[in-house]
Amino acid sequence: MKYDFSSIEAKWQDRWQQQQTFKTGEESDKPKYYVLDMFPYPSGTGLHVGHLEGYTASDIIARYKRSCGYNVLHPMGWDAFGLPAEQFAIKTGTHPKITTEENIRSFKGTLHAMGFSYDWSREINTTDSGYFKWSQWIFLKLYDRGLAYMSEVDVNWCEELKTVLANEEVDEKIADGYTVVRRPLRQWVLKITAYADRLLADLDELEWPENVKQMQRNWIGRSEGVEIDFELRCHDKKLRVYTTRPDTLFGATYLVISPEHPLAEKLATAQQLVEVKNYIRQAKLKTELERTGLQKEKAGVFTGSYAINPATGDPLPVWISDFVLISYGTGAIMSVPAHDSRDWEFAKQYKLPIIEVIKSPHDVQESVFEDKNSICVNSSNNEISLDGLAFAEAFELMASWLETKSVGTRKVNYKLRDWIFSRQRYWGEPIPIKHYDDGTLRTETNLPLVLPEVEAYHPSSTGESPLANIPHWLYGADEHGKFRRETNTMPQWAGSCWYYLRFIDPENSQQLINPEKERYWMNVDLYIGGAEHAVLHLLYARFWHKVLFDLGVVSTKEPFRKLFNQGMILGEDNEKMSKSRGNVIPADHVLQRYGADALRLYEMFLGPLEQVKPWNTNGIEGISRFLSKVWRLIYPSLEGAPATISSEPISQELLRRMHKTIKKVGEDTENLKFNTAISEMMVFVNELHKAECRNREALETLLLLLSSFAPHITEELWEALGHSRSISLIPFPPYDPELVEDSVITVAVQINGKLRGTFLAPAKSEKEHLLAEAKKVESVVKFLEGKTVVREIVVVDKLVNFAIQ
RNA sequence: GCCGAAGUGGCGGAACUGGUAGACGCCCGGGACUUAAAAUCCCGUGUUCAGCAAUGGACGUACGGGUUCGAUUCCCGUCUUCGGCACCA
Repeated sequence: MKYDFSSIEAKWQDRWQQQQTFKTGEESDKPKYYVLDMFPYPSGTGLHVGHLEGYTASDIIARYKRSCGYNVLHPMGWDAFGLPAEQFAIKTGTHPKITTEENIRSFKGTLHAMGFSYDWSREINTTDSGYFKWSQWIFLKLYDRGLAYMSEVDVNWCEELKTVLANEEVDEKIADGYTVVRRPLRQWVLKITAYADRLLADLDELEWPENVKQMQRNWIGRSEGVEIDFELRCHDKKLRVYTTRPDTLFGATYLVISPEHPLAEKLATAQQLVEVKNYIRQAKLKTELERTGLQKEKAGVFTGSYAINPATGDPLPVWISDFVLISYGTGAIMSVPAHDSRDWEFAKQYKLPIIEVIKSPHDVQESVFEDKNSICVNSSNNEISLDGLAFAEAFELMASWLETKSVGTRKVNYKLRDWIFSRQRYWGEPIPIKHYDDGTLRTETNLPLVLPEVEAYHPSSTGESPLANIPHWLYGADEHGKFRRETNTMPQWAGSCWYYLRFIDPENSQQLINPEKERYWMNVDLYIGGAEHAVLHLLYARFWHKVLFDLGVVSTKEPFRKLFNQGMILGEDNEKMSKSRGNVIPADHVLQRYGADALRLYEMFLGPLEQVKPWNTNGIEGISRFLSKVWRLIYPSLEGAPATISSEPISQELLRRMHKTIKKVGEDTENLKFNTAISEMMVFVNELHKAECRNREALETLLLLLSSFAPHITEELWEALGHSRSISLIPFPPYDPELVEDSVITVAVQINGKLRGTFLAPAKSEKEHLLAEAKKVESVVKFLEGKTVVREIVVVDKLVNFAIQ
């Protein structure tokens, strides 16, 4: 019989659905395993082979863990609020809901055709009111705890588009000819900074890729330093700066403040005032990018004022420059040009003094010396001396001295900023807040607050979302008076911040999640997705999770115990797949031509899961051949019934190979090394063919090993072998530890580390025996003739090495 | 600039804890079956030198050193590629 993948795959997909093979049992005494994909935004372009890589991996793990006796939760859903559907609506008037539904249907069709073993009864959609009711509920909890607040925030405002843009969008829009200005707008902000320390500390216990943890650490950007108050010479105010290098205070030769600093203009002397005002005005016009991007040279302006260095008593000129950010620290810095490259550059530019206070191997007038691993010099006054101290001691001593003099305080700072949470958009979760005429805010008690139908999806002219154009939705009154609803919606991140919880209890209308179910299923044991979410999504989700933990809604500190980033699959041209390059490989094309089993196997065979690798359509032919080979083991001829399967014992050699394969496939699957697991199965299949093996145990073992990878063909062949129970329900086979070891070993013989011959020896032979045998090997003898053996190294079951002369 | 990951045949990649480099697959070449083709099967396939040949030698894991009986693996230095951050004081 011929291997007809399309009818076989359809047959089993239908059967799994009918028999609910992969429905997750609610009550179970089995250990649980929760394997989760980063759920997709259902776009209109459909899924390509790259999207399916992570899903295939997680499905193999889900199936494998089931076969190892776990109660597995493996769900899927849709992160369906978002811009593309709304942009499409603006253009065509089609309601985003319609577009979204169509796209979901297409995505789901492809995922179904891949034979993924999701429990579809738990499917969730972030745009369902039954779901976003709880997104809104979480928002209100944040609000109640003071973690959501309104604030004037500088945003990227595009006048032509009447909307706020994300930082990432700014470049693109400017290139398109739009103007983007920085403008303060009242925005909802979430106080993620209140959790900075916990978000940082708890990273340590996570089984995540080191680079992702590092990226989050950098993003949070914790630093320990000191805030120092500098007295001003002709001014009664003090100027507070933040520094992480109090040990270099003796080397501070000037101060710099940000143009937005409240004292910037006040410090300008009459003589400098015009210049200062000009500078501040120009800085305002610059975009964030112009200011923080790669700058050729540092520019600034002198205020004319001086501050006093508390360590030396020297007057320090106060400058203004836009390389100092108002949003970090105090918006003012002390400059130590000898030991900071930015300060050095600035000092050279404006001929400011450079004083060495950390012992440097070269002249600091010539170039900067930033190394912390040196000792302090030129750092003493009547009360304190740092000279000879290393960084840590000098830091401590100076910080303490400043504290006792009441001119400084130790301070921890973070790069992490609070999270701007509102969007001027229609297609998102409405923020359930009412603004009353008297200026008070009250929460919406009747959740979910759903989106009204609108005529047009354009943002309103005031910089508000289209919701501001719907009077009947917008205005209302209750016992507290007349109110206007919040018109901002939540960003797309909101829905994905907690969806992994809802899969555990998707239908619950009373609670976000049932606590008992939560305790059973959390954490997520394995979370697979792209590295592009290394910071934002994963940080936001961790933040919400910690808030939910504090609320007692969840029992774990962290949501995702183990994280795995699959590498991107590039197009055949080695470039990132994109419509514009025309190198996209649509999943449906490959499915049609080769089938789901071949596609699944090939996705995993391409290379290590975490690695970026190019797609190569030729390569999938090899996988197709492999599957036909497997098929022909059971159906050797094109016509008729399966081959006669015997229970005759198979050769020792094949039996050992079988047990080795079981071991390797099991271990590699545990470690997500699917490429080598597959190659091991190929080796096994090649040997079964060579031996024309028809042994039942061998063939059934092969099918069981392969079934997590290629579920359809293995179900079909399993049935052909006379089984009525789905192979998905059969346990993973055990291996015999004795049979995975070879009984006869090929021992290598080396002369000075170079291979000169081999011989066969029983496993675990005596060293003397191996040595004697090695000396008899013909190809070795001639190398040893007339030479003195200085040393003989014998590694049992491996090699013999003669060091000669 | 800083942080992180990685450099192995024509290509994707494999190699346990320092122990026979190139598993498995693709491509390519040769052969079998066939009227022919497809499919399938078998053989070969790192580079280079010697030989009619069987075969044998040298070189070879980005580059340069080092440790070791022995290094893709460990150490030092250099280069390149990819990802992230980008004046955070």
